[in-house]
Amino acid sequence: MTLSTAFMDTSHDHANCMESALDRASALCGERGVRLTPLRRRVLELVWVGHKPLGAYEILDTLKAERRSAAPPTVYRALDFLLEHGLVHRIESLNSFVGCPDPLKPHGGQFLICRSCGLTAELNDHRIDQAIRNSANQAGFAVGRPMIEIEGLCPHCRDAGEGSPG
Amino acid sequence: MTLSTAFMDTSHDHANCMESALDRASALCGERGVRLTPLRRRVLELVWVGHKPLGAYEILDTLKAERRSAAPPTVYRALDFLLEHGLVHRIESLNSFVGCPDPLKPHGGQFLICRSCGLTAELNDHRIDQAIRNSANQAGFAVGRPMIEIEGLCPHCRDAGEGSPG
DNA sequence: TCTATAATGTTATATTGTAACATTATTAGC
DNA sequence: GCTAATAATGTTACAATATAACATTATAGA
Repeated sequence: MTLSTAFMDTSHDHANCMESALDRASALCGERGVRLTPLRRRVLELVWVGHKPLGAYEILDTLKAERRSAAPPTVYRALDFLLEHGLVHRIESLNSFVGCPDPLKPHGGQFLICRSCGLTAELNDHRIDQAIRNSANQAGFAVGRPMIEIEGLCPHCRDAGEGSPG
Repeated sequence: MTLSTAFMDTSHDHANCMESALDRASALCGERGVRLTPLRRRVLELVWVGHKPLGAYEILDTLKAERRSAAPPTVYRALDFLLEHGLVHRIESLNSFVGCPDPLKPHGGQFLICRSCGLTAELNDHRIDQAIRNSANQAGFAVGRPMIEIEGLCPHCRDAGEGSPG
């Protein structure tokens, strides 16, 4: 299991994690001929400040301190761009946004979301995807974008006894 | 595959489907010693008018024509009660609510949502659940409530050629 | 440089959801 | 039936999330 797809331990080098995410984003935009403008880059950076999904208005609050012109459309347009290029995911159950560690191939999200600390990890487990496709096919349903958000407790909070899982 | 868990064909007797859902709700509330008041029953009924998730304010618009006192809290409180007892599910990706065909045992939702017609079917496939638990366990994550919302095309819209699935 | 397009600025508003407190209805004990 | 406690609903106001519409500025290509 790679660093980017599981819950990190205390040795996680987040500065490096974030920088490499920004580098990947920059490279991806270059290849696609689209512009990772300073504003878009900054929003992506803010999303990557933690592995916890961030709300649009939380991003906005930070941006406002840096650009007096920042307003809701500022943030939502940047997020739209980042979503369109797979650089961030939207966590529907939290109305929040989180950086995607693997933006190259489009994928619906599979997220483990800690209800205690908010830490979120992205899975990309083919077996889950396959189970979903099998079941959907049986119902005659053509699968587009599967969205999986699993609320629960991350290893740290589970061990700290932060309540029962269900 | 039972009537309640898959996409219905044209022979689907919806009047009966809805009535039996209300009967099950009534029985469940009786057993639990909680009150399915006229208001709550009416909201549940409205949710069951179709197999398409309904927004709180859509419900409110209908209610307003019947009770001049209807306001957002009227609807949200009724929905909270229905959610608490598993009688409806919330579709996070649509900010909408849909009736649960099987409220007796608590379960996270597995939904197939047609992006063309809005029709939604609930799955409860143990294999999907198992795949998720396996993957989450590997990450040391204690699964609480898995939420699965699969956007795509229902059999009818797929056959009518309502666009590519992904 | 000029022009077309893309990106951002700006104002206003739509949509979804809650807080807080008042009133009414129901239940349980007497 | 009366009364107190609780549950449910009414009511007003507002918070949180998201978008529409149009103006301005920046960038890229001819």
